[in-house]
Amino acid sequence: MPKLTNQEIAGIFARVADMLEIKGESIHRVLAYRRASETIAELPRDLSAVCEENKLTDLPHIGQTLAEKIEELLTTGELTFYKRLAAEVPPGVVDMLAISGMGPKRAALFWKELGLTGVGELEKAAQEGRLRTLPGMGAKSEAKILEGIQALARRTDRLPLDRALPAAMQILERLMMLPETLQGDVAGSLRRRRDTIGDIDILVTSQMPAPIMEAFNNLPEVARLLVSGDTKSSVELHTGQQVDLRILPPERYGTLLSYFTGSKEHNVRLRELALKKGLSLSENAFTVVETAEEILCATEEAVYNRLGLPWIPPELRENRGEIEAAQEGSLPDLIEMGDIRGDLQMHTTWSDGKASVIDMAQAALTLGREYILITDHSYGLGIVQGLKPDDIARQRAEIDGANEKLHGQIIILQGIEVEIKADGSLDFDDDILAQFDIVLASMHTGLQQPREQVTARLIQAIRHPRVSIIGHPRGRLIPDREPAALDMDVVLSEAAHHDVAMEINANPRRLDLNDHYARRAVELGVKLAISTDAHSPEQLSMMHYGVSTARRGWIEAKHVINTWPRDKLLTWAKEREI
DNA sequence: GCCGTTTTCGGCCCGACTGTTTTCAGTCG
Repeated sequence: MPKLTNQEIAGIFARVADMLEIKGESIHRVLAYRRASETIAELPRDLSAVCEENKLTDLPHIGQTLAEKIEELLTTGELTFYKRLAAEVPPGVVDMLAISGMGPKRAALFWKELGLTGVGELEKAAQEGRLRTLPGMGAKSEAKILEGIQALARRTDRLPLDRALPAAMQILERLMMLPETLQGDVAGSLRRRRDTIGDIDILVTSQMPAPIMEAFNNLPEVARLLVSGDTKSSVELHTGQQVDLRILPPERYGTLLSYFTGSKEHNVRLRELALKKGLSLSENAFTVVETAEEILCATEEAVYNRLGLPWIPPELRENRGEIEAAQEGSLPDLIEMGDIRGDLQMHTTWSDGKASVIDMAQAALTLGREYILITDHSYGLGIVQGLKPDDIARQRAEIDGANEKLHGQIIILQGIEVEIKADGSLDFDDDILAQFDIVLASMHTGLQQPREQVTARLIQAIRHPRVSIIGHPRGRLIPDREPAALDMDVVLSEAAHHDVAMEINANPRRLDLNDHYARRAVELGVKLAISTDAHSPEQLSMMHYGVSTARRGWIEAKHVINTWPRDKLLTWAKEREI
């Protein structure tokens, strides 16, 4: 029997939390399960490995009770406690929680008073006007729930960064043009640069919020108004995306920005710190608990300083140790765009790229790169026209010519994205690979292989003496394709041992490694490369997505090989060949 | 159910908005 994955166990705990909440259990017990679920979902290692080491209770929000439940799940694949709850609370009632406007209280009410046990039955009851007969319910609430059910049917999943960011910036820019607007930012998970975005949060300061609210609610992108008050408005765009706007006067901007940048877990920690200093923290201000006197913060620095902390970069605000690091003065010196000297994966017309070598080089030059590595596909990847062995010398000649034309303003290196075949062997022989300056190896097919097989396959590539970098190691695509079932701790340990760099692919549909595994990689001593994998000159500017992902993984410039000068990079690639 | 510079018990974040209320409960972020 295959062991349950972290995601499956996290899902079970999240569902337990929902069921307990519907039952009316203590909210703190509910939150305990929910927090444990988040811990497990975010864990960059296999829970079974942690379990074998007997270290489950070392994990945040996992105590003795939950550790035993995890052990039961890992050994038997089932959880008695879960089965007992599921027999009590019908699964369809839990599903009702996904409906906007529905919470545990209402789900329990409809279930117990009307006997409704699923979203379908709920919809029918709402259409028949039966919900409004219940205490605390009315025609409007009923209509809202009906609307929520319809919204659920057309719900859009979380947006990839490259769709959310331009959409948010366009709205922000319109609001910034209004004379009443003083400052503005995109906040929320977008400011933290998570790999996918749920709702878009936009913050603005003004002394006259009403005209800004009005303009926002009437933007052409807006399909319907969800909520509108004095300081807050929520709308749904035609794309189905929800956008929230908050407006406060500028003297309160620090607390507002900090609050709505989140994450929720980071905010909880900040509030706890505030309470220890006798302060209550909200989006509006600090409030002295004893006197009710307000302390306003116009900047985020002021908020953090009031708590005795240095400012914490938004990408770190996930409650993954950043508060403790800030207290100790040991926050990482995060990598920045300015640290990036080169780009180590891109494609040209020699394979499936849209532009020539020199066009890519010139575009990279305008972005300030000092060197680039051209990494066309090897021909074995059937779906694209790849580089054949007898193309290599001709491509080298073209690269030499382009280097000459560019007079050393930027240096073009010849690399290859060699295919890791299903059996773990490479598409090119050693003597062919020896012709390239740096070899990048990637998997594009057979990503659904069983865990043991795909892990062994990637390890075989890592052990290959000519391979310096592994491209997009897990092979995920946002939002369509799940990553390969790799045992990443084994893979990363092997990469550390053989000094092979792992890529953070900066394409916003990949971001692979992601933040968790990038951090784990560096913990294990693995070097990283951040590359755009550009297939056109425009895509070379996607580098910032990769840098943001690295920052979320606590990565510093010293961990990333394309922050090095070219000579150091080439020496490393040469020396690590056996 | 977790957690601890309030440490083995007693806490556990806070405010806006909406609808159904006449002072508040539920949901959301």
